[in-house]
Amino acid sequence: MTRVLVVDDDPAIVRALVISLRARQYEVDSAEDGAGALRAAAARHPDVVVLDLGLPDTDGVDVIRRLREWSRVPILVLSARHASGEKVQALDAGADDYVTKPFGMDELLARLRAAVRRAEPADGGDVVVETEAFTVDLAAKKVHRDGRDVRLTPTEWHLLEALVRAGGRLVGQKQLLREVWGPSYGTETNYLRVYMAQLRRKLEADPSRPRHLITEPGMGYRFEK
Amino acid sequence: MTRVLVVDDDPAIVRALVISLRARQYEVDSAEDGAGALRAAAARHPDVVVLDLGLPDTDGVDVIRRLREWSRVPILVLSARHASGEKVQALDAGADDYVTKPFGMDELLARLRAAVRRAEPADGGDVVVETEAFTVDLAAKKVHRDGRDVRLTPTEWHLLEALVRAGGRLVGQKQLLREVWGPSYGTETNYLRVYMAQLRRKLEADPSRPRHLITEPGMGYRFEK
DNA sequence: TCCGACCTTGACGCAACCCTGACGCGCGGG
DNA sequence: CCCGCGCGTCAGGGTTGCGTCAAGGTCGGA
Repeated sequence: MTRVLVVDDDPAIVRALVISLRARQYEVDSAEDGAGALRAAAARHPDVVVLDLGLPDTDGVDVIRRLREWSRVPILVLSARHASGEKVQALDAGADDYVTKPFGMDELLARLRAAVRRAEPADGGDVVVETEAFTVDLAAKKVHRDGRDVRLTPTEWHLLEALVRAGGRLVGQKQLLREVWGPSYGTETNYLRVYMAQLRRKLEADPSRPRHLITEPGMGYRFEK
Repeated sequence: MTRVLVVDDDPAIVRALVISLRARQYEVDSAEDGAGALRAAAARHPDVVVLDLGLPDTDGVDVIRRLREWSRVPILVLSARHASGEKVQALDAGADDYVTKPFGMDELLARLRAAVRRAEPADGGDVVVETEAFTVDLAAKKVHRDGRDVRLTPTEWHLLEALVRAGGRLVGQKQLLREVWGPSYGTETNYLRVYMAQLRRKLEADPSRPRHLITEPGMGYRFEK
């Protein structure tokens, strides 16, 4: 199910959006200021964010920038300002779309579908990645090994997904931690050690000699076919 | 360079767009009807398409569908219709964004940047530098030699990266030290000697006769292809 | 209420890495 | 001829980072 985060300080708008979205089988969280938005994004990992620019505590563009430091989630901006300067700022900060109030609900939903659709097969490439030892299906969120499904916990899956999506590139530990646990966990490197060990135990033929989930000491981790 | 395909039957709009885009270093093709658009898209493989919905020969939404049969190129729709039904149709057919005429050029360019940015692979293109002896992939943080990966320690990598990024130019020792070890290490030149030796041992065919990691006595070091 | 799955946290041993000092060599100048 | 300087080489020791294990805590479902 697609998870949406709605951020707006006007309760009426939040309510309207929440109702419309839930009716269409979206899972919806909401926040009413910038701090809450960042917290919710980190905790819930939404598939798309609908963000009002006029928040009480933070400049909306700042929220976009902070989000973009660790996440590529699509951001759909909602704003009362029609001025093109505002739009340009928001889009260049990392927003994906910009809708001015008052907006038609039909149009908003269509733009939301477009944003989600784009993001799904995230790398324009394979949704299924195979190694000699196991197979990862990013779309179905499944891992196969020796013809059977491997059960992964949510955290294990997030970690594996972040590594596989990087496509062989090295991923720094700080970046991994932020992607999986959220922006405030940039230093808890022992989480990584524990969960990498777990993944290797479940996926590698010889967990003590990993061939696909590689450690680069002092730098980060890498997924290798 | 980013390639844009502009599709509109109004020559004035095409001209205005082409001029604005060329001035910003985009490579621009254009078409004036649906058939031409599909032909141009197939022949030139643009990175983004700007598509007017009101074409003489085809329904614009149909063009979107036909394009989507084989391409995931971002499509930015331009239209005089404000009706939300039109927008929904176009977006659901596979368009990425919808701008109504008259539009501000600033805004259009910002939306175009957003569309292109999204389509880029996760971490910017791989920057690979090759020599006869070894290969450095700056994005993946990987070094290849004789068909195998070379393991570098974090300090070794930083040093190599600083040299390679300089692109053949000489890098002073003080600058190198500051880049790799931090601003307060401007004088510990023996670090450089030790780690340069390590790098040469791992990368050069004949470490005592370096051909790519060159010392310029009294001045600094240089990376040479 | 109890149970199980999952996440967090701390401790420990080991390997690898970074720093450091010492030495040798070639070169140019005193 | 000797000396000083800059660079390359080597080896040892302190420190860091990683893998591993196990125990406590939280949450949801039976």
